[in-house]
Formats: sequence, structure tokens, C-alpha cells
Amino acid sequence: MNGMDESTRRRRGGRQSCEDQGEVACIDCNLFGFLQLFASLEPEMLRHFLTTHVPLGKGEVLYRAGQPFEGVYAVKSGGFKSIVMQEPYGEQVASFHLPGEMMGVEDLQSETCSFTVLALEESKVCFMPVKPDRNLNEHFPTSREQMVKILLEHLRQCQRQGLILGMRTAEERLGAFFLNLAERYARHGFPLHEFRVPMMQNDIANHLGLAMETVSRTLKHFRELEMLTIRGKRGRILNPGCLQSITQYCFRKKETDATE
Amino acid sequence: MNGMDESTRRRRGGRQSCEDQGEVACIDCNLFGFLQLFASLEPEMLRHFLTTHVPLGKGEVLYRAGQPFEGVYAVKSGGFKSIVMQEPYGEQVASFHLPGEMMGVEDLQSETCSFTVLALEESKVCFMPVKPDRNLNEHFPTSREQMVKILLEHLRQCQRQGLILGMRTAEERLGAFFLNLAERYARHGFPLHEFRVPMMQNDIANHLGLAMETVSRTLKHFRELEMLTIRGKRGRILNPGCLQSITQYCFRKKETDATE
DNA sequence: CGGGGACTTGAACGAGCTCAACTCTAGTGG
DNA sequence: CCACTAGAGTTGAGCTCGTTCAAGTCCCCG
Repeated sequence: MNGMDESTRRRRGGRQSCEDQGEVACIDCNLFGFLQLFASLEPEMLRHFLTTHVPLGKGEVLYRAGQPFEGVYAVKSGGFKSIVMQEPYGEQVASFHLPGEMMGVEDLQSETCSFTVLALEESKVCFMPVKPDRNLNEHFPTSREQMVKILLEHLRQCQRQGLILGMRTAEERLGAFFLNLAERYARHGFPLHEFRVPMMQNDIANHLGLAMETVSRTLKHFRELEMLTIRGKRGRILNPGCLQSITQYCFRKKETDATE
Repeated sequence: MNGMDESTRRRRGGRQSCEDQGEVACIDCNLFGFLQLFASLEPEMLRHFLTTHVPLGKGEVLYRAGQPFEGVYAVKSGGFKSIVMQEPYGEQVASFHLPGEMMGVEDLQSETCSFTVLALEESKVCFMPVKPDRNLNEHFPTSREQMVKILLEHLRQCQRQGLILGMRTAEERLGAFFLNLAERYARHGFPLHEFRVPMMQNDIANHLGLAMETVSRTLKHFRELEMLTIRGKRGRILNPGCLQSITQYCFRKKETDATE
């Protein structure tokens, strides 16, 4: 029911380290579940998509808003941000993409890409070409099932982000942001409460509608309270309970604990 | 390709008034497109769902977060808000639902509802019972197609909301919010630049992470600049260009103008 | 070891919040 | 139909949090 069963995922939980580049195993990647259901695709080709990892350097653009939509990507390692350009003012960071997550999903039936996506650091991606209303409809009817699943997951994550952005104070927004970040890493086999922070504070500030200095000061405050420490690209949640109560952000444990 | 063809929708555009309760014709409702593809459903039953409008009074709860998920709703007239309760602090408004839009979509494969939804004013809804992983999978395989479409639409709207909430100043957020509101009404056959405002300023403030007083003052400012007026439940955009340049929110005309 | 970008820290300013009083409006009952 | 009321919205004053600007530190990378 889950593309991969929950017990398998949990067994793997906590095995991966945050020290390395943070590469997800294929079994922990959303694209894997996506591809699994392309029943009519030859195994050769499936393997090809899964094992071809395109490398990108820091700051490199994966695709640009307005370009024709070619297909969806999955983050193998590293991290990405989706941005929109507000011409005179600079960019706005719409979202971040962590290892195991897919990019370009929102454009699945569009002709063009709606965001510009670029790497936050050295990263690798897998690519699955999907021409709008072609491959999927005609050749792979079974993939619809998986698409609904993936779209629902994206929709829910997007709504969660909306709740975070709707919070009033900088502390709430930042706390909720990092709880969400940790949770998302944990979903793909990384240890809970210890996670990478592939984006700079500048990007976080931009994304949350704050000034970079406010992010820095608030994180210092969290460190002093021994709730959360960010050192370089490594984050660690020291006191999840306290952090949650400050941010009011419910971790939504049900979703991961329930048999689903 | 669109459930209902674009030219039909445009022909109807501008016909409806904002004076009345703001009831959408069935042809302008998302649920209609959704139901259309339930090919194996008897016409009798289809008509039943489409023509049975459940009325709700102002403040009445449609469903509560945590309750078992029964199916999706469509707003026939009036308006709704989705909220989450942060126990000691009160509610947070996650989103609003206008006539022609669907509610509960994010819970399609869940056992329980993730939001509490209640009416902003006298409203009517249609209901389509969808047991998770039952009806849809077995009896109505063709509906998958439409579901993907609807989920994509929701995802994109959710991302747009995220951009609005990520804006820095109250002026940007509010301006973008009302542009989005007008656009959403226009999608369902209401005149562009003239729209209903079914929610109170309190709710808007809550949703945007602002104080109600700030909303009031900013709207006054907009009125003085002759960009946008809100009087009671009626809104009118006087200077869309100026409003857009202040909010940096691109109206995304392409989506409605293009042949798609 | 040097340089530049990311982050930190401080000080002053200002946008937005809070609190409180007030006005307007819609809905109610006489 | 009007008076009354409760709730929604407005306005003002003071304060707080977050921003801005600027200088300084750290750290990564060459």
C-alpha cells in the first residue's frame, strides 16, 4: 500500500549518518516508488533511470521557470531550492528539496516549469522523463495510482509549510521549520533529531520572510536554551518537546507510527 | 483535457454577480468535473450528488480534524475555512474555500480528516462519499485521471499561498491575498476585479500571520491609494497593475489565457 | 597563509503588535 | 419600521520585535 512497506522503512531508520554527503538509498527515495509502478517499462530502462545520477555543483541550475517541462527529478544527495524571481527585488525561495524527495511534480500536466531550481551544494539527481499527457496516459496507466499517492504527499507537505509560514513570530517559524526539516530527513532513513542543513541562513530567512540577522539571533537563542543547535551544515534537536511547545507545531507522529 | 473546456468557462465569465449569495453553477464547480469521470456511476446517482445541497449556517462545523474521513465536499455557495487548533493559543486558519472549490481533498487516502472546516457564512455544499482505497480503486478506475488533475490544481494553489505567506511586509501579503482571492472567483465564472469577501478581517489576519488592526489599516491605505476597496463583503480591485507591482505577485495570466 | 563568503554582533530605526476606546453595521425583537 | 445590541471594524498611543546598516569574526577553500 505504501510503495515500500512501513516496517522496512523503519528498520532502516537511524542507520544513515549525517556526516557524509547524505545520500539516500534508492529504496528510501520517492522516485523509486514512483518508478515501481511503471509496470510496462522494461527492467533495463527502469534500472537506467534509477542508477544514472546526474551531478550538479553548488549554485548550478537544474532547470529554469518558463522552460519546457521535460520530466521529474529526485534528489539523490545534497539539496535544492525552488525559487521565483521577483524582477526588481530578487528571488523568493518557495521550497527546499531534500534527498529522497522529488522535484517538478507540480508541473506534471504543464507545458512549462513554474519554478527555477538550483543546487544548494554538491548534489546528485535522478531524472525520469515524463512528457505531459503522453507516456503516462498511454503507456503507463498503472502509474496513476502512484501519482495520486505522490501528489497527496506533496500537497500535505505544502500545507504543512503553509502553517509554518503563517506563524507570527520568528521563533515559531524557525522552530517549526527545523522540526519539519528533521522530520523530512527521518522519512528517508536518516536519524531523527540529527540532520543536515544544506541551505544557508540567507535562504532560510528568505523562505520564512525574515531577515538573515533575525535567523542568526534566534538560532543563538535556541542554542542558549539548549533546544536546537546548528553548527555549519549539521543540525541537532536537543529538546524536541520544548521546541514543539514553543512552535506549536505538532510533529504528527501518528502518520509515521500508525500502520497506515 | 480540462474536464470542461476552457472556452465554455470563458463564455460564462463575468455573467455572475457578486451581489447575490455567490452560488456557482454546477458547470463551474470542480466537483462537477470530478464526478463527470465516474463513468460507471449511474446517472441517477450522479445527479443525486450534484443536486443535493446541504445548507450550513454561519460558524457551523462541516467536519472536525481527527474525525474519520468520509468523502470530499464542494462549496456550492458561501465560503469555508480550514483551521487547526493550537490548544492553548487558539486556532490557525490554514486556508479558505470559495464556491466551486473542493474540501477534504488532502485526506483522500487517509483514515481521518486533518483540518476542522467551518462555514464563514450561510453556505451550501455538495458531498461525494469516497471511502479511502475503496470506491475509487475498484469501481471507478477512470476517476484517477481526474483526481490527478484536481490534486495538481490544489498543489499549485497551495504553493501560490506559500509564496504569499512568505512575503515580508503586510502590504505585500494582503495585496497578494486579495489578488489571489479575485483570481479564484474569476475561475468559477465571477467577474474579475469584483468579488465577495466571505471571511472577516480577523480570519484574514490570522491566516496571514498579522494582527487584525494591521489588516484594517493596510486596507485603509489601499483605499486611499485607490488600488483596492473592501466594503462589507464586497471587494473591488481598482488598480490591478499598481497592486501587482506592490505585491510582486504575478497574476499568472498565462494559465487562463493560454489554450491549455 | 590569504581572501572572500557566510555568519555574528551591535545600535538605531520602524513596521507591526497590543491594549483600549470608539464607530459602524447587520441582525434581532419589539 | 425603528430602537437596541452584539459583533465587526476603526482609530490612536505606546511598546516590542524584527529590520536595516555597519562593523567585525569565523571558517572554508584555494
